[in-house]
Amino acid sequence: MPSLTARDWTIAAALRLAADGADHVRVERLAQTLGVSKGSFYWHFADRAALLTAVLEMWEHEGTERIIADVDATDLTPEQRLRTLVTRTFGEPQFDGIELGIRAWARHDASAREAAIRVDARRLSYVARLIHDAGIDAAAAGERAALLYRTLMGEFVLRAQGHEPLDASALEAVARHALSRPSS
Amino acid sequence: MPSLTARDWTIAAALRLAADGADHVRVERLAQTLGVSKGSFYWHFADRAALLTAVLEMWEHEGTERIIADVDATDLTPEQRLRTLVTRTFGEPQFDGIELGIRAWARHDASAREAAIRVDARRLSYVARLIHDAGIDAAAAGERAALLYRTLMGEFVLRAQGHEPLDASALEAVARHALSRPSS
DNA sequence: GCCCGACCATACGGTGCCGTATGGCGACGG
DNA sequence: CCGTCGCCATACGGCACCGTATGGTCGGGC
Repeated sequence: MPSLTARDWTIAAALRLAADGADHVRVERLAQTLGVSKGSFYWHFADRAALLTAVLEMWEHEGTERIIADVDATDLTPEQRLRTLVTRTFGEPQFDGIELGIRAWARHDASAREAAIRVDARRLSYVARLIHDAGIDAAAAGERAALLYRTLMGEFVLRAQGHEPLDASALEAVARHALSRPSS
Repeated sequence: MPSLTARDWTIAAALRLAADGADHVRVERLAQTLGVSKGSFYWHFADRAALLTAVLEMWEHEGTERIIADVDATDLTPEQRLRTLVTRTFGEPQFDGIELGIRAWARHDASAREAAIRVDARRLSYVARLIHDAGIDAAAAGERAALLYRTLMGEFVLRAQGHEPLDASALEAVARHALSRPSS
């Protein structure tokens, strides 16, 4: 029976947040699912807020950077990188829950909101840069990135509701539109 | 001092749901903001679940149908109707909260999820029909509607987080893409 | 063999909320 | 003038959770 670490608690809390929202992350219930008592929790964390802060930091520092690093590590063209990014982000439904949970939480928590805004800025600037590197001027690239990112967020929302994921044809349309030259 | 009605309670609950989520819709707090006591609430409603059900029904039967009826009442072309719909739905930030609150709630409540799915189907089929009436074949119209709707949902998410709304240029791009002929 | 510190169990007080029980009170028909 | 009915206040029991206080266990250094 190995001892629990703060990270174990953080992961369990993140799963709970992803499934039911931040309000449903309860110390006593987590302890129950982890097979220990509250005494364990309050040894690893000062209070419940510290746990949620740890979840927030884990989310902010992993995931996004992982995917960006993966895509950057390849030697693809900007166009191919964007397509890889689209298929990966739209295609991995494992992150829907945590994204939506954090954003719902961010609506009435300042620190969560600030973290979400930082993450959004990081992702948006990365995508805009990919599009710009593919030959689109900066203003149009920013607009395309904004629309693409909103479509991704909407896909998260609908998929979490039980809708079918967007199919390959739709993803191709998304990528093509992001990379097309301004038409007006 | 006029007496409260069940609708007064429902509206107050909807505002609270829009601001902080379904979990934060509490009987005693609503009573406090309405200036009455719990006794009033339990005269109008059987319990807290009945109040949330009333909020759900209000959301499902108003709003969506209002906007559709408004757009249908005009004698515009399908293209113009779609543009009107886009500017109205993207341009009225008053509905962000209730949409996101219900969808967050729907993640762990079956009745909310079912209502959201019904609303989504209604909206998606309406938009797809508009696009189809504008001369796009049915398959492409369905795909465009799905993408447009996801973009709207993403806009709700980001706007609720404090991002700037999409500007007129971006909305024009959204509408133009929804109405453009398939390019492949 | 002891001791100390990491890790956890148990027990407790306090709080915010739900739902119920019961009583008050004003309007209004008879 | 009186009953009744719509609308609400007050008071209570119960639950789920938070955070704390305190004690227990177990392995590793000396």
